[in-house]
Amino acid sequence: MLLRHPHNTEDCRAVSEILQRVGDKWTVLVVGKLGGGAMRFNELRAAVGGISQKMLTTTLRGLERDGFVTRKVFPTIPPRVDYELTELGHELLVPVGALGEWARKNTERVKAARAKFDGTRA
Amino acid sequence: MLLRHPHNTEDCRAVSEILQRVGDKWTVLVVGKLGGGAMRFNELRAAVGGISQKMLTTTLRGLERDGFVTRKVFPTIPPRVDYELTELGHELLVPVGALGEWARKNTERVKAARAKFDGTRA
DNA sequence: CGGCATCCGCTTCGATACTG
DNA sequence: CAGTATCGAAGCGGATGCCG
Repeated sequence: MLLRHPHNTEDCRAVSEILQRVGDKWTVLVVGKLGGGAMRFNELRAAVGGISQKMLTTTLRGLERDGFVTRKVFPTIPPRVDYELTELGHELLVPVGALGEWARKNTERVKAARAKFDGTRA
Repeated sequence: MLLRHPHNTEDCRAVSEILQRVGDKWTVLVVGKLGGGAMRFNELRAAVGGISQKMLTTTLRGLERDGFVTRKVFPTIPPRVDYELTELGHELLVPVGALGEWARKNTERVKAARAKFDGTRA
């Protein structure tokens, strides 16, 4: 074998689970935006763009549960809630960022492959 | 800013798309198994374990379309079909493997965070 | 052996309306 | 401002049966 990839069952299952966790429609967008520092709910909503309140709430609750973000409530009127990446959240951003860079570099190759595939069976 | 993460909108969208593509239930498992070399349909099915015919077909078609795997048909009786990772597929395995290693190392931290979160609001 | 067609339940996501 | 509650559409994924 020329390239050694960790493709044993155990590892693959771990990847699969984390990818499904992080592979929903909004999670990485939210985590990505929070990478720049703490943000308020609607601030985050505007930054991400196109996300409904429901989905932002759901996404943030999930991230909070898994220990990727912290939620700080200021009991003021009007209320203010700050979300911030935890240490774990920042660490997650490293491999996710690497995957993101790969994605950015190779979107054209994927698009080309798609065009070819769709074309040959048109 | 202490840590420089690429969290601009463009990059995040790219990550999001590729993660949704690869973040379905079976894709990484299949790609992972194919990392060891070409495999036949039912061989792959057995190796992955728990996947239905339909989902394996769907997953493989998607991977083929995006240029991650090749499909080679031997017109014999009974038919034989080999699937193999392309160069692009092997390259994808690198950042995905990194994320996988991260996942393997940090599952305990996530589980602990979950237990704590679920416990405090029981 | 390696599919495709069909049905069907579950989850995901969005839109809308209401609350503290 | 930052949610919660409810509804409905769409898509994913499993089970089954048929085919070349």
